[in-house]
Amino acid sequence: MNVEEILKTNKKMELSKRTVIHLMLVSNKLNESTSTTLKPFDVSVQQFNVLRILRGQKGKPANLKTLNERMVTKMSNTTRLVDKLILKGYVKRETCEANRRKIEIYITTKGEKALSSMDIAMNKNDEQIVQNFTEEELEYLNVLFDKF
Amino acid sequence: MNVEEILKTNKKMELSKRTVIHLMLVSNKLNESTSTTLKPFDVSVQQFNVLRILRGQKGKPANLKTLNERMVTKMSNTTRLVDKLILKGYVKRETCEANRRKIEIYITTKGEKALSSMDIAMNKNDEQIVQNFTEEELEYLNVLFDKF
DNA sequence: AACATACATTTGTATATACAATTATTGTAC
DNA sequence: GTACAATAATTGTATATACAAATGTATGTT
Repeated sequence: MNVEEILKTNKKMELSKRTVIHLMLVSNKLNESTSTTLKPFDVSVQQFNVLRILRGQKGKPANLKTLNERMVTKMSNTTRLVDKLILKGYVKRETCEANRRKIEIYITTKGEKALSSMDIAMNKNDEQIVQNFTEEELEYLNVLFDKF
Repeated sequence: MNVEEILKTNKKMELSKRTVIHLMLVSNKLNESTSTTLKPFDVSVQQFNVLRILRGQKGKPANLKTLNERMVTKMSNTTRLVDKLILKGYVKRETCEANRRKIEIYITTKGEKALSSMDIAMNKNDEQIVQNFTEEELEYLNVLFDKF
């Protein structure tokens, strides 16, 4: 994936600009492959992330605010995202009795099962995305990512 | 930006998965700052990219197909994106007389002026995004990006 | 010339997202 | 205890995006 080739430009770019555009190209490629991987399961990347967060709760419920804070990609309307997961039977929603402003969201057994099969596909996808890297390169890449 | 801290997890992740999630977090941060930077100019990131491509044509028109191929973030409906830019007076559209299936899209003088001021803001934004990197780190980061 | 096929763009429609306004509940000051 | 502010979630609405179907134009075959 060479930036200049893709942009069909031959002029030298500022390193900062080149990096930003390069990052956009890489993240776009990532989004495409992730969506494609999840498409057979009929969930979006955000829905998948919500399911992962809920599983991480280990039985403890999560409310909408917590979900929003933990989501990899912030989005403005978690209510409707949860609605979709409820329609699929992957999560359930109850109002919190201690504080009735809050709601409690749980992953269902059906949701956990579905998530397990998504995981297998996603792990494969993750491996494929980083297939050209050595382990040392990946470690260093993660160190560099922390600088953003 | 530490992955485990953000995801509030303490268990060790596969390096491939950690990298993919880390990349999502970084690209999300990038998207946010880019949108914020362009917001005062009332253009989206895609609209900005189209304007940059058209300027790069140096007077030569671009058709929709070319635009779509060169766009950093692919999108499915370039027609309506160009519509918006026409409404703002930043580009003009004519049907190609040699091949009337094609359209020819040009950036206008008004569009070039607007783009110039966006550039200044975006350059500043780019610098800020990579402010914690040394030049060597950035060079290497770009090399690593090519492996995706 | 008539037909099928390929090409470039546009349109229709369903879904997703951003942002603001609203509702319901709780906490706090007086 | 009433009034007001703060919190949590939902709803309304405008815009954006994904995907498929439709339109208009050009090209190749017989």
